[in-house]
Amino acid sequence: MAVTRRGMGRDGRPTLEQVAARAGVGRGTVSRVINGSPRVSERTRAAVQQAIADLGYVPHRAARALAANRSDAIALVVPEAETRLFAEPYFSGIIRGVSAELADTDIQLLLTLIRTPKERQRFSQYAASHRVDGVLLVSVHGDDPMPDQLAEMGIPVVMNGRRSSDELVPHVDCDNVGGAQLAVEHLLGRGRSTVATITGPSDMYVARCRVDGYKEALRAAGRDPDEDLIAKGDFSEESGHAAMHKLMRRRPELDAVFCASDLMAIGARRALRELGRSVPGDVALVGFDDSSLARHMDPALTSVRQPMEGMGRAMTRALLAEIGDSGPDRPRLVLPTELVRRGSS
Amino acid sequence: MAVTRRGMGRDGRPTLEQVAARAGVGRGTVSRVINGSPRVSERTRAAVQQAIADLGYVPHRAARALAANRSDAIALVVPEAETRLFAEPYFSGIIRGVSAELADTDIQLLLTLIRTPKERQRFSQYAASHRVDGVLLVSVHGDDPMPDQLAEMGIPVVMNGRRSSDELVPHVDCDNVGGAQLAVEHLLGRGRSTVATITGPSDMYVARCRVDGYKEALRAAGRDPDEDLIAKGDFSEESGHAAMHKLMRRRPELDAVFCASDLMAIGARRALRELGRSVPGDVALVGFDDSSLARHMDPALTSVRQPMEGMGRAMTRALLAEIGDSGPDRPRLVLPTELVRRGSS
DNA sequence: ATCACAACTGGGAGCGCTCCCACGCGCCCG
DNA sequence: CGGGCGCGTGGGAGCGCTCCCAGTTGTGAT
Repeated sequence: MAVTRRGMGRDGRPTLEQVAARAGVGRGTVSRVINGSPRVSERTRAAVQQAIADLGYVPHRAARALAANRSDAIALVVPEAETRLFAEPYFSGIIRGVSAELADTDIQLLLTLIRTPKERQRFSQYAASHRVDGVLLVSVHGDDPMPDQLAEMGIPVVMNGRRSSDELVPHVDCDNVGGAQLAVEHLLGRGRSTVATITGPSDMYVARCRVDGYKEALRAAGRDPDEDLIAKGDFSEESGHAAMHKLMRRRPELDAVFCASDLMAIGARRALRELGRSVPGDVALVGFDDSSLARHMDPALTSVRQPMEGMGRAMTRALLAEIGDSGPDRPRLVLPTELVRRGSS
Repeated sequence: MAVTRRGMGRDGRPTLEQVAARAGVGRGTVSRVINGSPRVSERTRAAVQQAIADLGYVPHRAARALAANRSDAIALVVPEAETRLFAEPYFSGIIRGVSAELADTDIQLLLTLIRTPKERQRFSQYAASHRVDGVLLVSVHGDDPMPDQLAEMGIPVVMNGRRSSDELVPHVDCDNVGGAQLAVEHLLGRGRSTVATITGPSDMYVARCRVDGYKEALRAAGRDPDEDLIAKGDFSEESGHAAMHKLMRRRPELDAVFCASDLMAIGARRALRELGRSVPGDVALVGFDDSSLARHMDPALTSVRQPMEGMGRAMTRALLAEIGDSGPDRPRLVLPTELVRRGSS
């Protein structure tokens, strides 16, 4: 049996011990240098850093995690349905933001797709045993208890979006009300007189916000929202299609529709085509999400853009802050949305 | 200072020790049960499992990783550009497949986006120190040395796609040649006589395969590939647009185009519209990827579908196998592609 | 010159687990 | 009826790190 080099780790990689030996210092000192403790003289620090460089030392995560009782990893939890429905730009945008923010922290990103209640359960347990330092939650429904569970267990959590207006769990959201207002104001500004809306599922706060923004904008323009002009969808293309048909039956004179998702706008567009209505000639259309689909529609769809990457970044920053201080401040950020004008309106 | 309950972990969660005490056995035995060793009597196993359930014991990952010198985590490495260009269905499809395959293994998925050469470098080092059990590589370019580096270091790797026809690193690919053939045969079968193609960048093997399939199908139909009918793109919409214009200048009589990506097909479509050519009337169009964009084009785009989720699953299975036996068999899978016929052809 | 105190530093203890050696027991063979 | 064998089992050692306490040095005040 070969004798491993003194101080070498099992896998032949240098350990703290070895770095210490090479730098002519003790283990503790090397640890201090690595963790950026100020209580190390400049001389020593330099020597240690040199030794680290010479040896190509990389700290062993697991050992660190065990000793320090932290994992240097955060989980991004995504309901699987999300990766289908909002695949782009939602999902990848968030990931990009999170990943960018993590880039120089050497914290790892764990991706967890949740398919079933069982997996959900399993994840809670997992998180509960401090196997991650914090959790990023995406697309949480109004009745989801997980955020509270985690928060109660003392696990840092940041959600994307809120479940209600008085959301207690720290979160980063975008200004859905404002985005909807922007859309409707724009429609009104282009001289449209009868603006309808196709909404998302009413059990989702985000959907309710967009309706609120719609109504708000109408009121601000001195018009009363008309329930006949509000049709319910579920963010899917099919629901947009059905809702559009319903709207045209109820109010054939409408000349503009604000759809709470691009996908629904696509469905609506199809319905309009079936009815022989032109876009934007007869009916102007505005969507929400600014997905790549919007850009490629014919005519291209005016849409409200959410700063997905920015939200990912903000969530991550908030989570890291929470992990760091464990202070009592629960960040609640609302990022602005933006209207991207294209041919459909 | 409060006395922690005997055997309890720092964070108040039960440890192996505690489970052992409750089951009236030794630590080793509990470990054996958890790791499914056969050398435990049925009686003992039951008792231990009972104790685990009672206590709600969850093994501590870091401790495990440290002691066993494995991490129970695999990394999925994605060049960031990928999340933009092929956001959907490529990226999310792979993730879904990987995640599904990992669901009942309690192996974690680490997502690593690589933006810069520096980050690339950093990841190599990271992987080198056995901080992950294996690596899944996505969208590797022809000149990328990382796969070989990792493989040489003895780190299990599986790539999606190949860098060349004699790729040595284990990989899972889809049948790009076959897919292209399918597309061209289909076009020919619909009576098109002059079939052009818009290719991807020639430094990518996947792009070359698609050209090969194109040529192959033509030859099989008794026609000689004509270089004037082959225009180079880079998978982007803009390049498709430019290439289409070039093709029409060179060969105004062409009546079908096979595009090596949906994005390029969209660009081509736009060019055709600018030139007053109808689709599929004047020119039939086929894309590659079957992205959601294809479904929503007008007319909807016929496209070659790659089994993204299946590839994700296959890659994961291959990687787990490699990690498990570390046998010398280097899996090389090629999954079939499928033509999805829509209005554009 | 002496003492107090701060600034650094070394290294023991221990995180929760796996690995493996050694031990006890029952059984079969000679 | 004794020795051997193998199955189950207990528990020591140790993974590579952080934490922290005790030491060692250097500095300024007395």
